[in-house]
Amino acid sequence: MQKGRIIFHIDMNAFFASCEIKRRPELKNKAVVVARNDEQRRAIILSPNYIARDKGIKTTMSVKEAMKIDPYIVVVEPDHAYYSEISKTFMKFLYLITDQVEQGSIDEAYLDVTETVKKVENPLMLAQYIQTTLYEKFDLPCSIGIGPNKFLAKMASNYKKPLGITIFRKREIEKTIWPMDVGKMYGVGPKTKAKLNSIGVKTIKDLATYPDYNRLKTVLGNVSASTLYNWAWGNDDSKVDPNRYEDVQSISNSNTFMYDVYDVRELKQMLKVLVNTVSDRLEKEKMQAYTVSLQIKYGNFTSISRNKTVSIPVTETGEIYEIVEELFIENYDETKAVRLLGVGLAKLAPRIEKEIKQISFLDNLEEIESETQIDNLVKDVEEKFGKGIIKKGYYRKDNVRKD
DNA sequence: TCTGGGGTCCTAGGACCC
DNA sequence: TCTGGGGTCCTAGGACCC
Repeated sequence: MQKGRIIFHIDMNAFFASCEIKRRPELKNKAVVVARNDEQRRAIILSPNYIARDKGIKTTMSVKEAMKIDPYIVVVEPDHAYYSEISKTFMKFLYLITDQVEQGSIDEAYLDVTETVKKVENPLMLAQYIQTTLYEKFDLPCSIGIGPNKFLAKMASNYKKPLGITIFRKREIEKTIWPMDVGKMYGVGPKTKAKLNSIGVKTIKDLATYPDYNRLKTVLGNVSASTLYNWAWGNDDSKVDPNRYEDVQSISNSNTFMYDVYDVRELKQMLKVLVNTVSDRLEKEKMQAYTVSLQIKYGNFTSISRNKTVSIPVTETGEIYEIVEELFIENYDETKAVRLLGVGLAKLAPRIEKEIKQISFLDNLEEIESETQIDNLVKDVEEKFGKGIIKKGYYRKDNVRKD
């Protein structure tokens, strides 16, 4: 009864650069790169257009390096808010094709068009229509991969860029993906490629036909071994999930300094800025967070991350900063220069707007601001009235979780 | 490869409970 | 007092993707 699915993977080509050219058509025939243009040359290229790519300029290359290849490249500052708007617009267009759209990132989406293609002559025509419309009406070039599942569709969209349309059928994997270097496989990065190479796996076929699955499990871990092995056979059951992208799991913000920094005041100043950013995002998302994290990357590129999970979720800038500062003081090594600071929020839950007052004798205590103060109060009350009187995570001045 | 910033998911070890 | 095993949560770090 279960018939095969038809999945499209739509992948914008050089998305940021294409967005810039969309609003400045005079750049169309020039080599354009989107990069933060800081003097300290710590900036890297986020998106080169195809003219720049043809010259050998790549994503993550430093601007300085790119300038060596072509001193006349046009460097455009990134404008994420604008890209985000464009993204929303073309996602809306894709929703006209089917409501089974899973956004993968700002510039890509999976479409389950199994039902939609019944209304057209064939999937290829539908893909051509989408590609042409995005190019002609939105000025956005894209590649489209067609397959029986997300993995093969993804591999197919990657096969020909820009403006490709590629079909990877399951019965043709021996001809299509098996000859590929295993490093070309989605989910296999440099580390995993090295591990696989070390046990003699060079191509995707080598992975699919590897004689000792237990060996794969010890080398890759249970989950990765199973996922990658199945993918190598062109199998992927995962559904196109329209909500996946909306369900944000974490919020973070980090910044690399122009120069490495020793000055604690400057570091704390930066922490305040970062906390402000994540706290605004948290507010916008109408969420609260149970875990707050701090990342410190030192000048020598060693990096630590520390986090704290609280029983009462945080919402306010002040509370977040307090935890961040505590983590910072406990873990900062002042003998080392700091290259980057980052702040993150995780274990998010929807905010509960309504205040529920539970414990009357705490009502008149207006000055409660910090988690520590509350913890101390809880201790106080427990000493007086015995343990168990206050349910953990129950009470909060401005925000009460009910569980 | 003197190497950004925003994310996701997985793993291993420890604490704690039953 | 010593003992085992399973489950869950937390933490730190790693790998990957765009």
